[in-house]
Amino acid sequence: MRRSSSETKTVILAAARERFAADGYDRATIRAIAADAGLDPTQVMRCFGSKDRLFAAACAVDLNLPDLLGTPPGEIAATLVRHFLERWESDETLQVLLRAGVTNAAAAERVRAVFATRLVPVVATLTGDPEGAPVRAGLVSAQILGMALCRYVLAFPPLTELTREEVVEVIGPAVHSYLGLES
Amino acid sequence: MRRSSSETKTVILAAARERFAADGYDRATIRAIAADAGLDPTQVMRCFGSKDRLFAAACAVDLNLPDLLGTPPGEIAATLVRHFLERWESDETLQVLLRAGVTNAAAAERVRAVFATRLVPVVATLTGDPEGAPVRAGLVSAQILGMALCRYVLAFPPLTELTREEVVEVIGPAVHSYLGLES
DNA sequence: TTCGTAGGCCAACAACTGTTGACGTTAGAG
DNA sequence: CTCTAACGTCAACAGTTGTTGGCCTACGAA
Repeated sequence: MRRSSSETKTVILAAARERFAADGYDRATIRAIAADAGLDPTQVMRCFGSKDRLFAAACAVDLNLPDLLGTPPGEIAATLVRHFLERWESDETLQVLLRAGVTNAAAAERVRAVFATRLVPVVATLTGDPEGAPVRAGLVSAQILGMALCRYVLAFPPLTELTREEVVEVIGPAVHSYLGLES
Repeated sequence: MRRSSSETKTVILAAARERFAADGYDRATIRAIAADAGLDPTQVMRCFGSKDRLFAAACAVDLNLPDLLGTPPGEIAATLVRHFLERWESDETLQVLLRAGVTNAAAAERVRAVFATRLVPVVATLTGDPEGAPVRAGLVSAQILGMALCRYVLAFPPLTELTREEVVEVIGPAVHSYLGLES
């Protein structure tokens, strides 16, 4: 069988995300990724150069935050939480970042970068409080990532059994208060 | 040099906890642990049988929750958060559990077990609501572990700069509301 | 003193890792 | 058609991993 280079890259990336998300950086081997993609480990090396660069490519992610400025203040927190949960479940990139970020320095740095360049600015404009925005964004992250950790990664039974919307209802108020919005 | 068997075990365990806490399960090699302990990898094997059993021993932990029943309801959440932060910083066992629990199935199971057998019962007696206790305990865990993740593991700058007591003040209210206590 | 048990160390194994080089094959440009 | 660049595959490398067996040595009981 024969594919174009970009097709092969796409296939490899999909397999890599799956493996990195399921096993973390160390246990996800190039051989396993290649096997999942149905080709030779050499192809993976030729397309991405090294495991580190493949991982970097698998992490290339944009939070794609929804337009929060247009939503009423009372619904911002819920919208934020809902968006995060949907993003987590629809695509493996966030799982990759969290699973690998715990043991891999590069992944941790990437999480910090996404946090600092995407979330903090949004919080700053939302609250109109640029000074307090980093801490507020940090608290929001701690709440949301903590839920992801316990619900998806550690799989605490009572949390996995909640529906997505129940999660939104239950941690939304805390996120709302961390954002410090009126009304 | 010559030591008693139990002394050697203690030395190895200390080195193992440090390595597992810093590097996670996979990157923490028996050779590195042995080197830190100042002896041969073979000794580690003879004392603990295998890496898995060494890890299990390094995870043997009790939350040692403080006596929450005696504290006034308004201070329970703060006491809980404070206790967790102190425990995290004083001893590496919790770091081991979180760092390894993300990629190691056995560690994740252990975290779930600690959660189910230690935290849930306490929450149940505190709230007098055995039915809702698992979810409440799950939410408390998500909040506290999320803070540990972002502050200690991912090292979000705005969160690492907070003092321990500031963290208590700032996430205490959310924990309090998750516990659903009166007053 | 003698002797056996047990701690300590060395060398080595088999398995697996990321990575490299070479060779065959096929599609598309000229 | 011809030629070339890129895909695909095989074999192998050097390094690291957990794990094992054997040998030396020191301590305590006899």
